[in-house]
Order: sequence, then C-alpha cells, then structure tokens
Amino acid sequence: MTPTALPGKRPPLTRATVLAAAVALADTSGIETLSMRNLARDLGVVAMALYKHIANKEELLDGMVEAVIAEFDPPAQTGDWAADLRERILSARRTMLRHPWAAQVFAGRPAPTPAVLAHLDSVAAGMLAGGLSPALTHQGLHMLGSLIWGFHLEVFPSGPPPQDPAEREEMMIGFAAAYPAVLTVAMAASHDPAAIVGAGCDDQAEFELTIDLVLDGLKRLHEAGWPAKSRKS
Amino acid sequence: MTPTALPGKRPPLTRATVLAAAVALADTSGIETLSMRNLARDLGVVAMALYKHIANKEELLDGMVEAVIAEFDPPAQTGDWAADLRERILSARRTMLRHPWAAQVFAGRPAPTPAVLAHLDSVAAGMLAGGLSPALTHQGLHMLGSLIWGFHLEVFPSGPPPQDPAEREEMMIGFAAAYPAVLTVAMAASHDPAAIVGAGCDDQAEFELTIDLVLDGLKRLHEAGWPAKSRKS
DNA sequence: ACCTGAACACCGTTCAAGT
DNA sequence: ACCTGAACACCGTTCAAGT
Repeated sequence: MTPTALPGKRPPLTRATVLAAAVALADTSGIETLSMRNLARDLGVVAMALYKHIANKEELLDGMVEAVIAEFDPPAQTGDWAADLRERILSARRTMLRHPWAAQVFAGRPAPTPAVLAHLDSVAAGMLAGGLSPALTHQGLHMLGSLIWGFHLEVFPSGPPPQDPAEREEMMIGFAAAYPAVLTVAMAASHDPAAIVGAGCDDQAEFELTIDLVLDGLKRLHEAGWPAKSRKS
Repeated sequence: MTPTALPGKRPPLTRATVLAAAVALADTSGIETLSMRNLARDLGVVAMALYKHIANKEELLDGMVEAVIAEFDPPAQTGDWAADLRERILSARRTMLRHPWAAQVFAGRPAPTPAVLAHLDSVAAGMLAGGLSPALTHQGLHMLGSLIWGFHLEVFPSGPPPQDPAEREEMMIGFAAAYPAVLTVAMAASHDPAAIVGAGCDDQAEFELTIDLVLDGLKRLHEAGWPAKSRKS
C-alpha cells in the first residue's frame, strides 16, 4: 500500500514523455493520426491531462520539431568547413528520413523554434569560421535550406514586429546574444542593422543565384559527359 | 417568374467554381481556415452540397494543387534548354508566392496529381531534347524539384503497388503513354524497367551529388571573392 | 439534377471538480 | 500537484429527404 509504488500506477507525465510519445505516434501511424485524444490514449491518460504539460497542439508540434533537431549528430570540427557542413547535412537527412512527417510539420510552423535558430546559428558560425563572407554564408544558408529542409525558412517570426521601438530594440539584443552568427549573416543581407527584425532579404536575387548555380552545375556535368565519365567537373 | 432567371438565384456550382473558391479562401484567410463548411458558406451553400462536385477534402486539396499548376506560364522554347528551364522555374516560383499555402499542401499530398506528372514530364522532355542524358535529367529533376516545389517529390504513388503482375503491367503502359519522358528518366535511374513502379531510385547518391554540387559552387564563389568581384565563376 | 437537414464520429480546448 | 468529466464550438462525412 505504499502510495508511490502501487502496481499499475503510471509514472507522472512530463513534457519530455509527452513529446516522445507524440513523435512515436507520428512515426508509427502518420501525422494525420496525431490528435490530442489519440496521444493521450497512448499515454494511458485523458486528453485534458496533456494541457498541464504543453499549452496546446501548436506547442506540441513545435516541441516535436525541437525533438527532431535534438537527434542531429553533434557537428564535427575538422577545420574544413565544407567537409564538416557536408556531414551535418547528411546527419540531418538521416534524421529526417526516420521521421517522414517532419518536413511537412516544419513547413507548417509559422516561426522557427529556438532549436531551429540554434542549429542555423551553429551552421552559420561554421561557415564564417571557415572564412566565408557573411553575405556568402547568407546565400549558402538559403541554398542549403531549400535543398535540405525542403522548404524556405523564415528566420524571423512572421507577423508584424513589435510597434514599440524600445521593445524591438530589446528583442534584437536578446536575439544577438542567443544567435550571433545568424544576426551577422542577416545584417550582411539587409545592409541595415536597424531594420533587421521583420525586414527579410532579397529573396528573388538569392533564388536566382541558387538556380543559376544548379543550372551551371548541370551544364558542367553535361559537358563532362556525366555519368559516363567523372562526377567532378 | 421565368424559373431560370430569378433574381438572387445562384448559378449552379461546378467543380471549377468550388476549386476557385477554395484557392481564394486559402489565399485570403490561410489554409487552416479552409474547411468544407467555410468553403460552402463562401459559395452561399451548405457543406454537403460540395460533395456532389468533389468526392472529399483530399480530392479538394488535389484539385487546388492542379489549379496552382495551371497558373504556371506556358514554357518558352528558344532552343536553349537551360534558359527555358530557368524561365519555367521562375514562373513556378512567382505562382507559388501568390499562394503561400501551396508548398505546405504539396508536401502533404501522398501522390502526385496528373498535372504534377504532366508538368514534370514536360520539364524532363525539355532537358532530354536539350541533349542531357536520361540519368542527368533524372538527377537534375531531383535537384530542381526541391527548389521549385520546396519539397522532395515522389513520382510514383506511395503505398504498395498492385500485387497482380498483369495489373502492374497495365499501370505501366498507361503511365508510359501519358508521361513518356518521366518514364525514360525513371528507367535511367533504376536500370530495371520491370521494377519501376514503386521502385524508387538511389536517393542517397542523388542527394549527395546535389549537396556536392552546391558545396562546390559555394567554394567556387568563395575563391572568386563573392560578392566583391563577379557572380559567375 | 442539384441541394438540404439531421445525425454520427470525430476534433481542440475551457472550466470546475476531484484526489 | 496532477488528473478527470462534462461541455462547447468546431470538424469531415453519410444518408434519407426535399425541390
């Protein structure tokens, strides 16, 4: 009759167990089966119990995104930025393949979660440390983002930025402390540090550079007789 | 009292008007607002009336995908495959930007619609006509697919292919008639014509070639001092 | 032929109540 | 502190009925 060890008594829910069960449910039964009620049933609990651990379903989805990113391998640091980046991309891809719902969920989130920004910051920092200019790092992030994630990431939350300039300033300062490389790279793109929050960048020019890079690469492979001869131009 | 011209009488619904209203609703209020009931209200009708024109919501979403693709500009044919392809990609992008929900919906569809396959077939045909090998065209479609659609397309419907070999054969023949360039390209990838339906291709090798192309391009730009000097290597 | 009303089995979420 | 029951405002969809 010890109250903490009754047989059949579940351990109390935590945010982590809820997220893990959500990921497992989406992996097993598909993202369309993930409802608060189904998730609760898997946890042996009633749907309303979940709301003590996650605010709502949106936050659940954001938490699942964070859980996926946490599975990425820690980055190697060999001193070769391109080789290191290549490994990170392949690791991210392996993780995404384990969670087929992830690309769709990522695409549906209105704003990047802290883990997304932290990952982006770490990738950007690696490229900057390798000597790439902030502008080229920015361009590279856009190119790789479309190719890897399969969607176009908005770094800054969508929706209008705070009206109050003081509040905007504070937001910037917090952002700069947490994601310095992302900020460096964002500033390189807009050339106007004060207007960064919510400013965005020249997507059209970036997109055109990306397709020109891919089309040039295809032309080069074609002229080299790929796949008959060699893979490298 | 002429029964066909009573004032205030709606014209009868058609599949096309339903789809147009669905696209307009998603454009204006966001895809999360698109419910059968809201859509019906916009059309001055009750939800159940829609089911005479579209089988269910899944088919509605597929129809919206088709409507978006129908907005792509007709392809130019200048004789330069790369320039023509560039224009098609830019046109597709302009269309996708007009419908911010489209990438997310495309990513959520389990199988490509006929219009998606027809577009893909036309793009593949242009590359083949430009002299690219089927294998390189295949690789190029994978690279560009992420850029255009914003996600990784599965050409063949997911789910198990038909068990009956005769039925599989028939499916192949229909596919070959409708999408010959796609079939050419798919065969180049798998090297096993009989195993094509549901076979897939070597995604890993394709993915690695894509990231190597992008990383090589970034290195080249870096060594050329981009953006200080020139854009082209 | 085309649309409707009532009904069913689901959703996410709130609130007051239980232990 | 943590969970539950009942309830609310929604979903997609079926079926028999209306005009």
